[in-house]
Amino acid sequence: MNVLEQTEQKLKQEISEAVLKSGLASAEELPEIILEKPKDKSHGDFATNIAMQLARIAKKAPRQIADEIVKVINETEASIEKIEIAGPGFINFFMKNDLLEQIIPTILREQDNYGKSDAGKGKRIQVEFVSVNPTGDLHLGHARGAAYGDVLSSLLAAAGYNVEREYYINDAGSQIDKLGFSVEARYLQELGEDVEMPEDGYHGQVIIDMAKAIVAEDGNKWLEKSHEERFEYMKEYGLKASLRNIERDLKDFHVEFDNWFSERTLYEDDQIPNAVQQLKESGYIYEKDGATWFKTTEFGDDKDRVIIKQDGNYTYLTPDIAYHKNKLDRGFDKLINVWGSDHHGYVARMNAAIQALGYPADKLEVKIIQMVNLFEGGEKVRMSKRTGKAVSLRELMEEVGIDATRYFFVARSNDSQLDFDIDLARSQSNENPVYYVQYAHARICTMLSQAETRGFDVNGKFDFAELTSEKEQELLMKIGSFPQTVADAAEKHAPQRVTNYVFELASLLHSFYNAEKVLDADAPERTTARIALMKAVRITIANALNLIGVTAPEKM
RNA sequence: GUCCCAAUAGCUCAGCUGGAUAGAGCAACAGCCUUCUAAGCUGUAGGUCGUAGGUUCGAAUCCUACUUGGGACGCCA
Repeated sequence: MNVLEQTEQKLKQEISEAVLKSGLASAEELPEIILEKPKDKSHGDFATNIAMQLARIAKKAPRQIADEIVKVINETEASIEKIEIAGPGFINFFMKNDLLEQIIPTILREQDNYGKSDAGKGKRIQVEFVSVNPTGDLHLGHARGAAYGDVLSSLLAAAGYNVEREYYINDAGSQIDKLGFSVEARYLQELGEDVEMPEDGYHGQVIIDMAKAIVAEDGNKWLEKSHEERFEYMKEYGLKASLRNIERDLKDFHVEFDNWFSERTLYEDDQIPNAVQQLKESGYIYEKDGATWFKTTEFGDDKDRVIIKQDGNYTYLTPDIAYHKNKLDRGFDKLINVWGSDHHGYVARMNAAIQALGYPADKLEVKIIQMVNLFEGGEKVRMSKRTGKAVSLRELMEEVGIDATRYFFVARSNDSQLDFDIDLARSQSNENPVYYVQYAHARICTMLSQAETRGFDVNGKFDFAELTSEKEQELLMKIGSFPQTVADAAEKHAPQRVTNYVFELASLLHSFYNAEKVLDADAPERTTARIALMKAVRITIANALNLIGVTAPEKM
């Protein structure tokens, strides 16, 4: 637990005791004490609305209640400097300054670990994301999900959860057969055969590249084989090549998985029929029109869903149910799926499956990633200029860079559509929030290296009392709240809170930088203290950027 | 028709568990480099929080209806 949290805990406790002591409410009636950090500094460091909340219980005016609480509160215990009652009945607390004193030493001690907490208590969470069909490569739509899933995982890990990142490979369905036919057609075309590309095949350039690679390796070897043999080889080749592409693109985007789960393994030991059997035993299965149905309406879905078609094949849903059963059987405390918005209609039936398998509905949480619209030169970019197809993750990385891409993707709530301005992401100016934040980090690094070359005491004991200016106090409060920000962002699955936070911290740093001089030979004591502050701010910015997978450059 | 998401300054967006005078950046206007990086800072101006009800001491925030934009509604995957 960090310094600010301890302070809050203590204060909350003293407020509760004061309420009980004044007889305003009994222990059972006592509402949860809510502390907030007022925006306006004249409202103190913390404020509580407890007096308003107690108005009905105590049947007294809020201001009078506040008065009675303030009279009996133990100011020394909670390190309170001053208390004021304001507005409709807010109690404002001004804390003793020395509480901030621990912040810098804590950060300097924890270094890379600063910001982590044990809020998640080691609970096992699995985050499944991207999971694109291995039939081509990753495009824009997948990139946002990749950034979101990866950062969410990092946040959960930092907040003390035991996190596993998983990619589900759809390598068993009919889409893989389609891939096989597509590669085969391109292969035969490469060899000059008069073959039509199937209408519903995959037309991307990657497929042609695969065909060319096969020709380069094997020449016309597969021309002579039977169609079955050739198709089988083409399918497997396409699958492996697609996966290689996807894995490479993701790795370059700094996204790595703990586990790549193959759909095929579900077929190997009857996991799908077993899952269906379990649903049947629970009474959620019936036969109609020659098909097998799953009663998802029992759990709030619009209509029941077919899981075994008239022709005896499974629908898309069936192996997915088995997959989720497999995940649940692995003992995770919680499953998170990151899906594109075009799959949201699928959420209800998956939730139904979870419950029908005997698990509580909140065991699985599906995060829907809304669409991304690309803009360049003020115009909406519909297709890639290079390929005429959807813009790929790789193109985006090459066009705007990894840092900016990742930052922009997680800077917005997953529930909101995202307008991605390529010009802005690429611009090296103050308009670009990524550069703004990175520049703050680089600025500090410059100061610190200058401090060393100019012979200032960079590791000395510093006197906290030297840090008295308003901007220094604001910086201290801000860096002190970082662990709480990380925990909140993890809890709410809201990476954008981290980008907001680090942007605000950078802003405070720039403001401080322009107002005060850090390295001042005429004031060595103050300089030592400010160097310590700068180190702490640098660590906090670097850790925040690291969480969202953005680099923290030392020079720009 | 049903379901999901969104709607806040001219533009792009924050706004935490309902809290005090709704905040940034860009664009506009006025300033700041002899000084640790001006990729920066300071100030001015800009708002019926989509509309209408409701809950509450208090609503941008919660509830209901509606409007607009986007998406989804297959024995496809």
